[in-house]
Amino acid sequence: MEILDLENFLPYRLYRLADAVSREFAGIYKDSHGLTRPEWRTLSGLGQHGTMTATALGEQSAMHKTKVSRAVAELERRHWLTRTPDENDRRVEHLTLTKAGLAAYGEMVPLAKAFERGLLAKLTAGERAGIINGVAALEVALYRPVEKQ
Amino acid sequence: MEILDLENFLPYRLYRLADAVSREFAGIYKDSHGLTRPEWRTLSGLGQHGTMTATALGEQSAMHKTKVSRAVAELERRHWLTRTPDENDRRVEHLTLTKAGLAAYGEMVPLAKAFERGLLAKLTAGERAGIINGVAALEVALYRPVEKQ
DNA sequence: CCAAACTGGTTTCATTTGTAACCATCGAAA
DNA sequence: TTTCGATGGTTACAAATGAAACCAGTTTGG
Repeated sequence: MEILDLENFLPYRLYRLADAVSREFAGIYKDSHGLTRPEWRTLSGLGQHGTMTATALGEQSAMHKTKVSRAVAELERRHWLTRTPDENDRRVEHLTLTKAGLAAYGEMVPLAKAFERGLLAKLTAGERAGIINGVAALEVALYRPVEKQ
Repeated sequence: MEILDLENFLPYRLYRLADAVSREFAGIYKDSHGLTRPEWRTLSGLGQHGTMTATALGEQSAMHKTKVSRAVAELERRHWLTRTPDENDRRVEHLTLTKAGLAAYGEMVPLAKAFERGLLAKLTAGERAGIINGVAALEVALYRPVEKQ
């Protein structure tokens, strides 16, 4: 019987690595501010782009709309963002960070960057380049071939 | 204010990629047999190693013991594995796939391998090498530096 | 011996997630 | 216009998850 070596199976390795990295990184938004990952991504998206709709947020940060919806609701509850109705389309709301939201964002960004730097610093230049464009290539590969349903 | 480019932030990219790959791959165990990821990993671990304890399974496949426990319970319910009490330590059980479990495993392995091959086939040799040892290097990096409490 | 600390594994409970249904609004076509 | 399909966003419900408590059974140290 043919067997599969899980330890060297790419989907598994990738997931395990991403999970481990993500768990480590979560310290920055979870332990210090009690944010979930969707909340962090929402904050991050708005911090980066200024104002976005929920749909745009979902696309930018690869989250399902229910995750976005819930994350936005929680950040609003904290008064970290506000909603402004669109003038032409009453279904749409534009989301913007408040001062408090921006402050939290501004505080976390340097930590996030330091985290990434710390990680990459342990690799050789070749390994860094390898993983960075390996990831990019795989993403392209994944979305080129099997167009989903 | 300093901003973070989420799209190029390694933890995010890595997670998004792993998630996408994992979702695609799930078709092989979920859509066809209704397995969850922990159940698939359990099946895979036992298929590969023959007989293991729950603890060993958890280590091998990076799962929390509750996940293992539940996955084992479900596979047992399907009669895909059996438990044999350890002779010396009555806390321990040795898990083994039944004929039915092995059959399912044997059916999925070629599909899993084909999936991985298909993915890697879309990369150049350099990209393949890059990502493979980039992942390995990152894992080492992650577990070397910040020894968790 | 016996208590205390530890280990393998399960269960409970709260939180997070995914799916699908839903509501409102909008745009296009009849 | 009216109707019908798409779209922005929320909600309800079921399933998956994580943390911590738990129940054996085992080891260690006094």
